[in-house]
Amino acid sequence: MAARAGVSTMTVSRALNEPGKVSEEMRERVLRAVREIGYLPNHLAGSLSSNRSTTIGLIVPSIDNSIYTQTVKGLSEVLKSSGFQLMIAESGYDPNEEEELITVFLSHRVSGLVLHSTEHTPQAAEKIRKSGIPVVENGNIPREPLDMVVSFSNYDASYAMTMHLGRLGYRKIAFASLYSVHNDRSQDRLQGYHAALRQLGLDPDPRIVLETERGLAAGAEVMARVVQSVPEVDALFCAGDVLAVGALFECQKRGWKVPGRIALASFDDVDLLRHVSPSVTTLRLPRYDIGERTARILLSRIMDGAEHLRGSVVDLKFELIQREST
Amino acid sequence: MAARAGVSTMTVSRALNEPGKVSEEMRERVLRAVREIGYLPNHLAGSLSSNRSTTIGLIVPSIDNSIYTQTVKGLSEVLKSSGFQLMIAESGYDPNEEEELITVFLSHRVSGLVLHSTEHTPQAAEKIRKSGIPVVENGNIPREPLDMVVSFSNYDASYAMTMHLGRLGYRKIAFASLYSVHNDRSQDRLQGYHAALRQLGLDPDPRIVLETERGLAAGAEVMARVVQSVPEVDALFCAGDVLAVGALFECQKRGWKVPGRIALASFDDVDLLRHVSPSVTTLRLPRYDIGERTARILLSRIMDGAEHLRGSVVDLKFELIQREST
DNA sequence: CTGGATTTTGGTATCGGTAACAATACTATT
DNA sequence: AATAGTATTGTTACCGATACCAAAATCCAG
Repeated sequence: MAARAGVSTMTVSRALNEPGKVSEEMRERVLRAVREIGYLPNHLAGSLSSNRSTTIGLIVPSIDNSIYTQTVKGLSEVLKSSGFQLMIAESGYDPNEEEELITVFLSHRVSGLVLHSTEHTPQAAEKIRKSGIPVVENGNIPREPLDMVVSFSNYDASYAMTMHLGRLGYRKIAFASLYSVHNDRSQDRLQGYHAALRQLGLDPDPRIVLETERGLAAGAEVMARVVQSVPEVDALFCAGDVLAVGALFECQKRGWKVPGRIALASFDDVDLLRHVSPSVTTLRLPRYDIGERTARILLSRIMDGAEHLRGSVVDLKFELIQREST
Repeated sequence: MAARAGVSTMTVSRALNEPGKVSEEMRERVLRAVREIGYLPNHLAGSLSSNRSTTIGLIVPSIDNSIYTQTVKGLSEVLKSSGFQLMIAESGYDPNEEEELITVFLSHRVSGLVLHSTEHTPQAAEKIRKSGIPVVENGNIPREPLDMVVSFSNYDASYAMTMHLGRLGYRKIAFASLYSVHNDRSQDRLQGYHAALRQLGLDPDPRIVLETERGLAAGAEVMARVVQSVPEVDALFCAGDVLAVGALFECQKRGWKVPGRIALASFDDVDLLRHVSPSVTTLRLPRYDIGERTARILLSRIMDGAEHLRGSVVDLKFELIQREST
């Protein structure tokens, strides 16, 4: 390539990456040669040599979860505009798997990491610390962040919704969440719920606090179980994406009025919740913003070396949307 | 690192990558040293040197589309088990953007590409050809594949559903799809629909053939528009993910019996369609399988050099699921 | 017009591995 | 025991870029 333009490789490199440092004439000569032979710089070589890479590693618990896609989009759009690339992998909610993936990403020399989970093996934390690259956790606000955090607080959100139900006068509030093993988001939601119950002066009742899997069917099943086993229940707070929709369908099927027989609240603002009838009260979480902010803060660290951002925690606001179901 | 174990770098490389070619003792010595100093091989250097990489580039039109997530999951799971990494980017349905991304991926020296779109700029096609890496297109079955294809046929699927409606006795079948500019999936669906109409001996009516955007609201709007502007319509085929759900909600809101007043069919087997009432007739598309097969066929080409697979087209079957709505 | 400052270009070492071949150690065979 | 053959380890030359510093070209002031 350098030969084709009749210049040194160094000049080619500069013409392509620091056009300002090269004369008009050289720049044109190089660019013409680039077009003629269809030259494609080898990014691997560049990264190796400069010890800088333009890839960011992202680890989500499960790719086929619509919850994350908004965040990924936010990430992706910002990163793209800075010429960064996204490597994605899924950990399957398993910290060991996550550690393994972190290792792989580090050996690919990603220049930043985004982790949805906030539960990690000690070895994973150690590897990250040792690598020195910036990391953002963004599924929750952990007690002991690895580095930076961009998220909303699952605890606060769950607390807020439970308080909302309490203030509306519901006294027997059931709670359904996703399995909480290796899922601190679920754990925090549960704690937020309990904290709100205390605040409201309501007694917790283990019979109406359930954990289940994802999906409409699971939501439906939870609704049926709760109402039948504890008839005096007057509200159900589904703290896991599509559970509420399943629960609502179950009510429609059984002829239970919502909110007449039982009120229903959800945790994430899926488009659907606004369109069903009754529309469902829920929390609007800043999924896209999380991705966007995560990308920005990472890029600041990587490109501008903004060390003052190290360890910063961005608690993005959520919003409670009151609708017909409560 | 090599020094730490007191061996040559070559032996380290072998101990880690071809353990069989190294003596028991050396392997242990190296592995111990690796653990002691927490050595992480530099994958960039390895790829550069060996001229092989373990990354696959994936370009989807839009990341926040639940349709793709299943495919991504299939891809991801197979690739992971072979130690390959996935780089994801979104083209925003724009071929020029896609070309740009292809260029970036090629300069990252991905060892394979997966493209959801089947419409590309000539330059993109040329770059890919020149690079010599295997490519799989998987959003549709194109007339002129770049290389390999793993997909179902949008034409066939649309044809099948329309024929199904016709056989059930519906005579005035409306059709809604996503905007077809730069979207050959939409174009093919439309053609399949028209082909079926001809086969059924029905006259096409431009008033009931619509294009719209994604989303529940769009589906609702289409339903309202079709029924009001052409009252004699007796079926609506929504050939775009969630449109049908929006359409159904609109019917429920207006009190139009489904399928009494109008029958409703959808195009993708979203979980939701089975749980709403009436449940919605739809096509079950092999989204996950597409990802899985795509990964397998790519890996065969990359790792086993299976040149006989070049240009192969895998037409995965879809399934028509008759439910209450038709 | 000349010397020094500045800009532009090039030479060389290096990033951290692997390929290819050479050298050495070990096994088996006659 | 000698020799051929195989298994193991090492040497050297890259892979394709960038960093760093030196050299050449250009500019400007006195």
